[in-house]
Amino acid sequence: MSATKVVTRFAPSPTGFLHIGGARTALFNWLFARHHGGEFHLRIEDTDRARSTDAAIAAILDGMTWLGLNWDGDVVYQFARADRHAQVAHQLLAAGHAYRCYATPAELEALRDAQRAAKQPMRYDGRWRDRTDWPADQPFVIRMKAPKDGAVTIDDKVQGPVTVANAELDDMVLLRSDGTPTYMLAVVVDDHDMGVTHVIRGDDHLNNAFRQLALIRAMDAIEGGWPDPVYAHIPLIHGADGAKLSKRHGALGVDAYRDEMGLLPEAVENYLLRLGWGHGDDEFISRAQAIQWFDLDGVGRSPSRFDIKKLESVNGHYLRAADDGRLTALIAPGVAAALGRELTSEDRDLLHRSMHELKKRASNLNELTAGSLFYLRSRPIPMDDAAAKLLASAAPGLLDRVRDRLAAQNDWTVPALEDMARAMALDEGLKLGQIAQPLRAAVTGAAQSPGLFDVMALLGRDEVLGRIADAAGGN
RNA sequence: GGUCCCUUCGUCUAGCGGUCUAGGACGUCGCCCUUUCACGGCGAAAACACGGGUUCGAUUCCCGUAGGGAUCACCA
Repeated sequence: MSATKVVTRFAPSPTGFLHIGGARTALFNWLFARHHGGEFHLRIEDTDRARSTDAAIAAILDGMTWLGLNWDGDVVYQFARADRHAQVAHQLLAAGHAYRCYATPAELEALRDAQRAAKQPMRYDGRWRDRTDWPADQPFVIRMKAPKDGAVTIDDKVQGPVTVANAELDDMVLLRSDGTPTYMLAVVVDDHDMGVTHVIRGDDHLNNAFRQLALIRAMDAIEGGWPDPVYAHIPLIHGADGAKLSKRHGALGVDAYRDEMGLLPEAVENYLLRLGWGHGDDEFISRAQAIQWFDLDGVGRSPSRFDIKKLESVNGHYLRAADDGRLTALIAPGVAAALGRELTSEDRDLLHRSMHELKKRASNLNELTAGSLFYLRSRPIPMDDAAAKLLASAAPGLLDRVRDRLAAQNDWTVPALEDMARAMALDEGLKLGQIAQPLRAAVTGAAQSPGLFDVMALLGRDEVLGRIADAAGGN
């Protein structure tokens, strides 16, 4: 085997956002190329002019960038290569590997109806395959003259050897009657011209591979230099119910994972990597490790289901591991929006310093944002129902006595504050919780929060005393 | 319907003939830690779809059955 450079590609059609399945296909291609020190290209398959949109292209590029799946060279736009595709179609025609077909769409539909009624496989019957009595001035398509006998075996790197009889394949359209190329032609020509050595794509393309291979071999027979690519068809991702992934369960654009669900790109990447691929018992795999370990033989053959719970869990792991400054920057806009004001540098500083404790209590950026608000709210801070109950059931005058002690507190550090609370509990014959919980309610406005003394230390004496006074007064 | 593919705990998976009383993770449940909630720690329940072979021996190999999926356009 010659040491040719590995070239992979991700080739989405811009008819929608970059969904989770596409992102995984892109990731596998990227990883495979990086693992082998090869190239990874991005090609936009926009030959369907009616359904392709610029917004979709932007969303795909944006999603790829967010996930850090950088591509080599320029993005290839398939539509711009239509002339080249047509050129190949005519080469095939001239060499006798393709032919003109004058069958009309209505005619073909009638054929299919008849086949359906007779419970026959619905295939083009090759009615123009050997005719040369071409009508003048009539539109025609160029069809592949595919081999009728024998069988083709693809040694798929994921699925293993797969064989299909040529009799099962009909003569596909290469060039439409308007002269534009079909997908089958375009992929094959583009993959060849881009030097793609490994075609890693969704399982749904496995059947196509046989037709595409016939085309490749025909071109190789004509001019040489068209080697069979290595194929690897990866199983699709299904929804939690086992059915095809729909918008209901996860077939969202990656932008939704970022913007609406508040996920981190490395978490999405790790989750996707482990969906259909494994490396022993390893769960959390860094990008560097993934590049080192990833290979096609680790890819499973069965479809996997999308599990949002596990994704959230993985995200929580990466959230806890993430740098506090980075998380602060990520949630700052959301925090400002929720607060209805710009954040001062003091706000950001407080947010940053609270992050260490905050991130242990969130599994996504939305929760992180929501959990951080109480630090920055202006007095009097809102009180939720559980907090109000805690205050109502506190010992009479407790808050005032806490305030007196805190006002006299010289050492405003976490251990000192805790010692103060413990001493007070001892003096009052109360459990620590009987003091801490009402105090938590007063200081945070909630029954749950990061460690109370951490919060108090961060908030500072004036703010804490003020909040306690607010709560005591309103009680 | 034809063709092709798939089948280990609810889910993602480890396992590539004996190491399996089938391992890990998420989820679930219990306990611990503890000022709350988390985090963390410990533990529990939970799977080789079914039936035949091959073999001294099958979760691992082969064949059926069942179930699931993909695909059959002048869409990609």
